[in-house]
Amino acid sequence: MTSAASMTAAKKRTQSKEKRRVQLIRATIRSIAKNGLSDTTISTVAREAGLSQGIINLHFQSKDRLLLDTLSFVVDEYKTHWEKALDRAGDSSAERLRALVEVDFHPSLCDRNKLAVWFAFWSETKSRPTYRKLCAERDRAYDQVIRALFSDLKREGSYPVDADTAARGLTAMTEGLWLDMLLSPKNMSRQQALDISMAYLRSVFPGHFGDPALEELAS
Amino acid sequence: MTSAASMTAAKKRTQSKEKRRVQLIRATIRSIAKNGLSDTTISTVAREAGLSQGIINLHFQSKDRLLLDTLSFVVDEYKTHWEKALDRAGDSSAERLRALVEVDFHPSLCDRNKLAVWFAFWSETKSRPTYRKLCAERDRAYDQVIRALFSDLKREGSYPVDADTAARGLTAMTEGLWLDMLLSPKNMSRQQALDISMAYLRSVFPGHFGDPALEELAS
DNA sequence: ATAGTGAATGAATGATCATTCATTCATTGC
DNA sequence: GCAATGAATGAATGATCATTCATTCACTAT
Repeated sequence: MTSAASMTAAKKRTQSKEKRRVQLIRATIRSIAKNGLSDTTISTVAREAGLSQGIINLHFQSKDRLLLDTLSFVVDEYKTHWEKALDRAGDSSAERLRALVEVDFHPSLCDRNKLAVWFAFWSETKSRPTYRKLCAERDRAYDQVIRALFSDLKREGSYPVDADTAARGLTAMTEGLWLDMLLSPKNMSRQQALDISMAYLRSVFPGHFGDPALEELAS
Repeated sequence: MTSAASMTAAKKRTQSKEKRRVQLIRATIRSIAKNGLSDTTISTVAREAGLSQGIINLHFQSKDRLLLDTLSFVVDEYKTHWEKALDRAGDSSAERLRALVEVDFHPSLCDRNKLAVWFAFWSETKSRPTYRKLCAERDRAYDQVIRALFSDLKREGSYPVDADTAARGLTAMTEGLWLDMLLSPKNMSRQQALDISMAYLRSVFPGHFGDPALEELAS
């Protein structure tokens, strides 16, 4: 049986270029999580993917590009998720902010392997400007949205806080919670991280994230 | 070998040995910041120190041990600083908490090279249990102190927050601010980071970190 | 001065790595 | 079926790395 219809993608030895690329990128993510960026080699990635060494330089021109494309993959995935979350969210600023926080701790983004990748690349941004560029893109758009929401909420509730300061506090806290989940997942679950973040929003905007009675007053 | 004179000589030599070790550790910190952990080699460290390659294995038995001792150095330094800060601080919980936050953003702890080292090792804790062990020590003692202070403040001011949740929020925010300072020092200065942290404490404990009138009520 | 001692060197060694490429193998078009 | 295409392999290559050690150097005691 050699007809295309009879074959499932999984059993094909040769894959479409794009699928192979994604497969290899996922293998890279696992290798970075398992071995660290320092000990991630062409060999460990190929082994993780169940393929030969040569395949890396066939689909990516170099190890360097594999790593860059892996970072891009994670960055794009993150961006896609929170943009979709914003689309799904309601109109109120409080709902939108809550949606963003929830997506930060969503299992598909916030699993331990990907956290390891984020921090692996972040830790080398100082020495690798290319990494920094890719990461900066992530932050710029996201921060703008968060700040706008904080600014809206401050106006709505006449809170005596500096919106930008509080907004930067939230993004910092999120990053720190990610770190805690990476370092000791037993002491910091996604749910706990979410609770801590929401408690922060409650303390900054009690009228919006506090008890229902107060929220009605603010809306 | 046992005379007083040769003991003095021996002491001097040991001192010089210790100084070499510290010199090499500092060179390692610079190399990790400049080249990243992946590209930090015996050669880059020796060059950074202005010495020969062989000196690393003379004073440390292996590259691995050099890295471990470098992490230990940074961990110990951090611990020493905040313990001293606590000693110098006043008796009130608010003062003590402020002292801890200030030391987190003190120039000597919070310079960019050391931040690069922290995140370099943190990013590999998943694959290297030894790193994790060293880092965990740092967190355990520190978190306990922070939690106790949050618990005290909650009681003093009868705040409607969960002390542990708020405390973990602060440590997470601190770590996130460190990351922001590493990634884009132009967008996050030590002073800004400190301001953001204090704004957080103000929103959680307005009676203790807010305007003077409220603070008097709480004390 | 000089012998003795340990620190420091850097060339040599073997291990590991990224990359290449001739070959094998699977799939498609005819 | 069969030739053509290109995906996949893995041994070979050269570069880089950690580690070793015979040698040199600096210093101290006598």
